Amino acid sequence: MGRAPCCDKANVKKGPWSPEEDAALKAYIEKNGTGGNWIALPQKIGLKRCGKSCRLRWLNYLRPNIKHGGFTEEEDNIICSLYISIGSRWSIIAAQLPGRTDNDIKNYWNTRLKKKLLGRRKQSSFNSGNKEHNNGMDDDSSCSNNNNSNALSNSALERLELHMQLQSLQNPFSFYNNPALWPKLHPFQEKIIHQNLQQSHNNTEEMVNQQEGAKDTKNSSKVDILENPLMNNNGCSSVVPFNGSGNNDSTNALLHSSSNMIAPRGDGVEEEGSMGIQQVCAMQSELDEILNLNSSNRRMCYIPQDQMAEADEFDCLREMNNNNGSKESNNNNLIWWSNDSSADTKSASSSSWESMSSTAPVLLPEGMFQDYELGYTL
DNA sequence: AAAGGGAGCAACCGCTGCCTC
DNA sequence: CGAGGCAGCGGTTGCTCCCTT
Repeated sequence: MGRAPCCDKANVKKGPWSPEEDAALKAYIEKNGTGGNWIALPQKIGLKRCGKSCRLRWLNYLRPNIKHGGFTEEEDNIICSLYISIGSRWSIIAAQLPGRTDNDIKNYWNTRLKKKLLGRRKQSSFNSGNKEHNNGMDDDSSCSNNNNSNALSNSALERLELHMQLQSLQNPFSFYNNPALWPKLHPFQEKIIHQNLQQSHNNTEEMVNQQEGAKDTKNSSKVDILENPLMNNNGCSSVVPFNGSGNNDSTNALLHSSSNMIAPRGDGVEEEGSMGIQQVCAMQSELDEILNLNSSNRRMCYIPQDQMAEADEFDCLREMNNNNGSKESNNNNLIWWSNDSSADTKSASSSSWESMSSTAPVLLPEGMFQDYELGYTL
């Protein structure tokens, strides 16, 4: 037995909204507000519409300061990065893009960005040919090496999506949410984590209020702070591709990103379908290339401004900033570090973390992720 | 000029979780 | 504590427009 319908389906109009309906709805809400009850709203206005339809129309079209179309390169990058980081949580992504609606972003992703990624990825893999890793899982034995590469490349996004789905399924007792299960960290990492956990707790209310329709206050304080990598402590958006780690802090997420990819689940079950370092690395390179975030192979992360100074306390990060970031880090705290071709071909474990560590070995205590790597089946 | 197909977008559907009684 | 109602969310559908053949 299904639930009762929210409105009398027989007596409500469906389909596109007329200008008159728009005007009526807009005028009423601007004058009286929604009254906290969308279901009752159409009756008050005299519209033959479902309350949900009114709500959707208002939120997605009539609301002030709504932007339609004309997505900028920066917005593209943010959407892509966030999608990679947190998956299809459109409302959260939309919250980071003022004036954009979740529906708009969802449509934009489905119709443009995804194709852009796939299209360019295909082209990229075609051009790069043998640069692609071969996972040896191509069923079609008649395929050439190039086809093998393409097969891998074409599945990269799906694997990425699968990975994100798996991450989204992480339960509260999983590895990602159990600091006790995390590998021992460098003092800097621990410092950042502790600071942000503390500040996240302190700033819960403030951050929750920044979320549009801060209805889910309890839920946000319990879950979103932990899950949403965007909700860092200075309130600015921070983007960490490939983290999806459930950490509240971008730097932390970055620092853990590699271990998250390779770690077994906290419940002792090997994460079925999770990606190997090679795959993750290949995908990350691909996506960086696809997104055209910068020339050639580079990787990015956003680090909140208030942590930049602290990062500078450490020679390795200072060196990164000086050598790579200083030229181009003027863009939203973007830090770039080199990931030259030699790194790509150098070893089977050239994850982003390890790529970074090749520049800054002090951040990678020997054997830090060794156990996880060993336990991981490529 | 007309038909077919694809892209883009608006709107709908149904599920989930929170709140209230 | 449980049931019902609601808002919010993400997936899906269907309409319209435009391009190609």
